[in-house]
Amino acid sequence: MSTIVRFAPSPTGRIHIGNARTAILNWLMSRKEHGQFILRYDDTDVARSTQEFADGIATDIAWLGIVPDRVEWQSKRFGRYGEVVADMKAKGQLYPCYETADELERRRKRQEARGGLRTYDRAALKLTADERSALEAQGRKPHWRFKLDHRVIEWNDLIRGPQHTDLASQSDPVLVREDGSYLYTLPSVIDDIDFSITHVIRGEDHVTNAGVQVAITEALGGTPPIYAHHSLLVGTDGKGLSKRIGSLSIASMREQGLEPMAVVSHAALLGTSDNIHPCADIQELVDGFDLTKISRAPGRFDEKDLNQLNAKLLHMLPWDAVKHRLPEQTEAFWLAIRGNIEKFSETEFWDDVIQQDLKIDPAAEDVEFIAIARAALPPEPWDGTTWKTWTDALKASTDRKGKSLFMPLRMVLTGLDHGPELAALLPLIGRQKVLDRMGLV
RNA sequence: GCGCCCUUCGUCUAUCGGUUAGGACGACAGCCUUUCACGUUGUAAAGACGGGUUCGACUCCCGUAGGGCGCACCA
Repeated sequence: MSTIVRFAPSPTGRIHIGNARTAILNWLMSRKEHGQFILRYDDTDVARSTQEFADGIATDIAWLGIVPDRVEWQSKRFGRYGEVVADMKAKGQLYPCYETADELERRRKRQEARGGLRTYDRAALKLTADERSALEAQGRKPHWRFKLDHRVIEWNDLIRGPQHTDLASQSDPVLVREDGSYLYTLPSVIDDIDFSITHVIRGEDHVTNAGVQVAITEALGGTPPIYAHHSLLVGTDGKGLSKRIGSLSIASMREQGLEPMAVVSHAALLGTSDNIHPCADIQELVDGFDLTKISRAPGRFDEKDLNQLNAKLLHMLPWDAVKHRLPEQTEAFWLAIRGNIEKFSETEFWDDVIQQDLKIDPAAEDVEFIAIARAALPPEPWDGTTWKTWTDALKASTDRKGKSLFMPLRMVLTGLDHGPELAALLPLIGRQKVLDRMGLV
């Protein structure tokens, strides 16, 4: 049986680095096992789900290089869920409850105050047929709960090892709302069965759900998938990531000009026993992918680390990997400036430095020196040795050396006191521009 | 409150009872570059705390502290 995984966001917001990590882990798993990756929109909450968010999520994961083999929408499968619900009702697996959300809330508060369990007390199970029709006569509509067998569910989690949850400690999950709409749990289980999902890789906020989902899966005659629950990411303050989205969203990372492979590398390697390093090619991550390398402890996500990884990735990218993004440029340009950039967009800055019509007046004490240097400029053609030829000559003909020799040249040639090696920059600027920048003698 | 999980250099981690506790990122320093950066070489840097078990605990057990997650008619 081939591996089929799914990434199941609900389109009620954009994804951030934490969600993206889940998506990436699933993606790597599917590529490693030559299986399928299904993007499933969990949009059962029609009120909060929007097409815009769904499109945004598609854009985000596409930017990360994830290409779903299949896309599904739960909102298009309500008919199927209705069939299953009817069947479950017929089998007595579901029972109607008439408490309002407020009543349940108050009940929980009371239970909490007493320090006891907060689970649903199954009061509705004791309702007689007469009591039920009396409630319905008042206009009350039931919501439906799944009656949990009070047994212990055990499974082997690929990341956390042997797990068990005692269903007796859980409330019977509400599967169908009062208005007839479905809660996440049931559609998720039905889809996992219908789409033959083999592995469910998701955040550890779902571990308790797994026990209930196994129970429902079995009630529906299905085989539960293999689960792998990874720890969640926390911020530099050690607090959960979920609260603040902002700069942690994938959209903002794209806007900041980060390389998608830097984000993917960081998300895939953070919290694993592999060293965090930039991978230019997804295949390297696919080959090294192994769920057992993932730590159970929460991983700290630091934007600073991501930015550094981004710079490191850029520094190692060969010309072939970027030339399509720099159609007007040459390999010499890329090799000269790549070590000086942290974001790809900075290539424009260095291109300006090379191309601009610049005229920087040298400092008073350097005027004479610049004039001498201009006159000593070697003839073209220029190459990587021209800078040395030129400055060697100047060293011999003037009393300047070291910083006092090259800094006036750098300043007048680039207008900056820092930047790529002049040996590499000089041929890119070209003799005519160099003469122009050094002024007319 | 109850339940599950976690805790080794600043960060991500290796170690599966006996190690000079290893690596990577970062930091710092040297070299290179007649600058910065890149690159390169090197240095500093860790077992949360308290009890056990054991000839011997980072490693096993218990407790404490700290952190994450869960306990919805959210997903």
